[in-house]
Amino acid sequence: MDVVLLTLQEGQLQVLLLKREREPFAGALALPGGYVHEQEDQDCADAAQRVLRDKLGLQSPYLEQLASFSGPGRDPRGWSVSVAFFALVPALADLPPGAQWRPVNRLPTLPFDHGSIVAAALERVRSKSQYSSLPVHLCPEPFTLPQLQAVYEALLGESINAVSFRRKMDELDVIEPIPGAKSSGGAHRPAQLYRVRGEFRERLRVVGRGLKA
Amino acid sequence: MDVVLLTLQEGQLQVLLLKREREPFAGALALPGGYVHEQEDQDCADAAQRVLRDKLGLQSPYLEQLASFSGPGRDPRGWSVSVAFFALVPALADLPPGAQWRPVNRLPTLPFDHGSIVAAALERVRSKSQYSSLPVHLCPEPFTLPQLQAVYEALLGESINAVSFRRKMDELDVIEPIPGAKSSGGAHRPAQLYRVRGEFRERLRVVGRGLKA
DNA sequence: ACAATAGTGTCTGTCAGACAATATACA
DNA sequence: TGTATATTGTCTGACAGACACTATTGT
Repeated sequence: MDVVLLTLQEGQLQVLLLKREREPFAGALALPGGYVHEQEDQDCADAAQRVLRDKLGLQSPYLEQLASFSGPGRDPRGWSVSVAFFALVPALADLPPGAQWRPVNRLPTLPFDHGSIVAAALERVRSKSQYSSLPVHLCPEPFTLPQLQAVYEALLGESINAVSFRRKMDELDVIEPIPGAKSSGGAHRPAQLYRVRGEFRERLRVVGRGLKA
Repeated sequence: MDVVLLTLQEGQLQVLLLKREREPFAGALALPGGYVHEQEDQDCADAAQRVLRDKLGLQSPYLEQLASFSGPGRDPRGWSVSVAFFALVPALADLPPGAQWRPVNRLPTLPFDHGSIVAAALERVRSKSQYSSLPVHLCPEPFTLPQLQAVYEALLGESINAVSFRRKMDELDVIEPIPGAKSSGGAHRPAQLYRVRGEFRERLRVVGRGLKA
């Protein structure tokens, strides 16, 4: 079981890597992962949350199964299967020792088939960003619509029409304005602050027609 | 490892069930499945193809990983994980003894969590039918455009505008007309016969904007 | 010629994107 | 009041769906 934990920092999508303590590949940076504990875990998703909690001290409201990776070559110890998940979190304050964020477009060569797993996660996340509310899970609350739009743009790698973006967010109906709360600071009109509606903290909503074709 | 093998018969989506020979649930109808053979199988998809070949004597050009299912309750023998796949084939001539097609909307209660696995497969197939070439794998070649449209309509459960359908197939560019080949038989204009273009036998193509929103 | 289905041309409503106008903060 | 960004209003082009027309077979 492996987890691709993603966040957005400095306008860049970043993946969390952990220095491995045991062989094989001790000392190398790799995805957080572990084995299922049959006594504790109700399923593999449970195991993924447990790994995030134990190794990083965090819970991820949004966790989605990515795919399973299997074969004789992925682990030097022999034939293996791993169920991979991905999780999205807002930028974190501090990380435990041995953990670090790495921008996804400048990753070191990863052990096992973790490179392929990250690639699959990126493809899934970018694809779903086109037609779902998935990116809201990367945005620290409360957030403004322009901030959220910047998150979408970072993921999609292209600029989005602001009018279309507002219409789409309205249609998705996943975020709600916080009554009376406005951003402040700049020498300009403040923006309405929003939060994710409770029922979509752990789920997402899709629309038929996405932001881009 | 379990496989949801789907076909279209009598305008109905059907799933292949196999009478189990061993415990648990010996005698019950269940999805074809089996364990990975580490010597033979390069990965779980390989194992799925091997099961289809050994138990049903067929190869499925299109096979897609669905998801993994895990937990303590899915198998009476204890905690287990299964990587599920789904495959699409045109209607088959004959089945080995113990195997039968069952319409997906009138399934018996299935052992293990095979009911959930089938449900997940149906959701995936129906969803992808909206915006991809996936349904062509259910159509026996050669086929006419009206025949293919009927397959899409059976999957989506609603009628499709014929003009839009032609435009969409043209855009997908996954099928090609067979030069000089026309359907025959009816007392009406014959239809152009098509086949799947070689490079899309095992893959599919998606479009941004689907057939329905 | 008629019946029946295949395939095409064209119009129209809908919706994403462009552009412009308005709103509201701080300096 | 000026500047900068937020937010809204309106127009326009592209495209899915509707409809009507043409094409081609067997009877």
